[in-house]
Amino acid sequence: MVDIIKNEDLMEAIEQFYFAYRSFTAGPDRVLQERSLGRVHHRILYFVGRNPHISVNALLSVLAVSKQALNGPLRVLVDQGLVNTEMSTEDRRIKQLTLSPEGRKLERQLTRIQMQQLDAVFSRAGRKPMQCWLDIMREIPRVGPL
Amino acid sequence: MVDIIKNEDLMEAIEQFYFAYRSFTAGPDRVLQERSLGRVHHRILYFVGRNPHISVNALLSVLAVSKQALNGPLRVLVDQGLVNTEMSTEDRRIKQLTLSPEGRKLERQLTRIQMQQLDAVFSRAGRKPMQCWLDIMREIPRVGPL
DNA sequence: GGATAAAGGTCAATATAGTTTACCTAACGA
DNA sequence: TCGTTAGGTAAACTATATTGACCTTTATCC
Repeated sequence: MVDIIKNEDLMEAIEQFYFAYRSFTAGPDRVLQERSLGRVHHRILYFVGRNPHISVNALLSVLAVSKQALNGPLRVLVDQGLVNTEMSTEDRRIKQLTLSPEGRKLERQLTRIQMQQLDAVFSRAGRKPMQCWLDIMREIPRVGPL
Repeated sequence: MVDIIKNEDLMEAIEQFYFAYRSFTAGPDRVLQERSLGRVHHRILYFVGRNPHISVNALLSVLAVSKQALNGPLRVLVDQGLVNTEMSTEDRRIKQLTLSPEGRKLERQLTRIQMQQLDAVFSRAGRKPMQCWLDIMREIPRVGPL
């Protein structure tokens, strides 16, 4: 059985992964900078948007940051009225996070940039290559750390 | 003409891109931490390894950081004997960077972690999906910023 | 009921990583 | 010689993240 994957392919993959991710985050970063927000704010908006009523602890786990690193940015978003909090009815220790309409608006603005970028590439490549890409991306954390 | 790419696909792509990249960088980060080095050192080692005799300015461009942000980490690597410098013979202002044997060793150690991770996924997926993945990654910076 | 644990919040100290601004030398080239 | 380029440094600043310690409120377990 021969190796179907060449070292040169793997080297190029490493490089393109770096360049692609850098480009992928650059768009939202620019919008965020105008509001003096950073990537953590973006991630909060994204994951709260995708998981309404998520608890602070759950958010902590998915973002893999310390409580203190989350708390500052989260408070900013709550203070600016982009994220709403409500007590859980079953367990009143738990704070449930949701996006406000304005928070949803910003989240969509940021997400749209990345969606457009990916859509431009996926549309040209076709549906099947997109599926391959997505399958591979899903597997990467499963064979590595985190 | 219908949209072949669904919004839900794009949303998942955004998310998997984030998780995959985080996992992808976590392995080398751990090794680097033991030596008190960071990602900039890694990028320097990687690009100098791939482009021997690269100039400081060229490295600056490819990494897209300020001269000051590069200078510290680069000096550390030179002081530790991981990167060698030599004057260009045609233009003695230009400093050419290459990896020392020990620098090459560390670069290979770091790169191997990421190569193994990608190889595990690519081998299972097959050569054609890998090509799709790589083609898409190559295109992402071409339709976006940077 | 009382101990313990869990969810969340906050402060302080620290580390790192990056920025901009500014100024320096050495070498090239017209 | 003069302007430009390659490279090096320093200061002040910003941000992002860490760990450790300590606090309240609420739930749960015995």
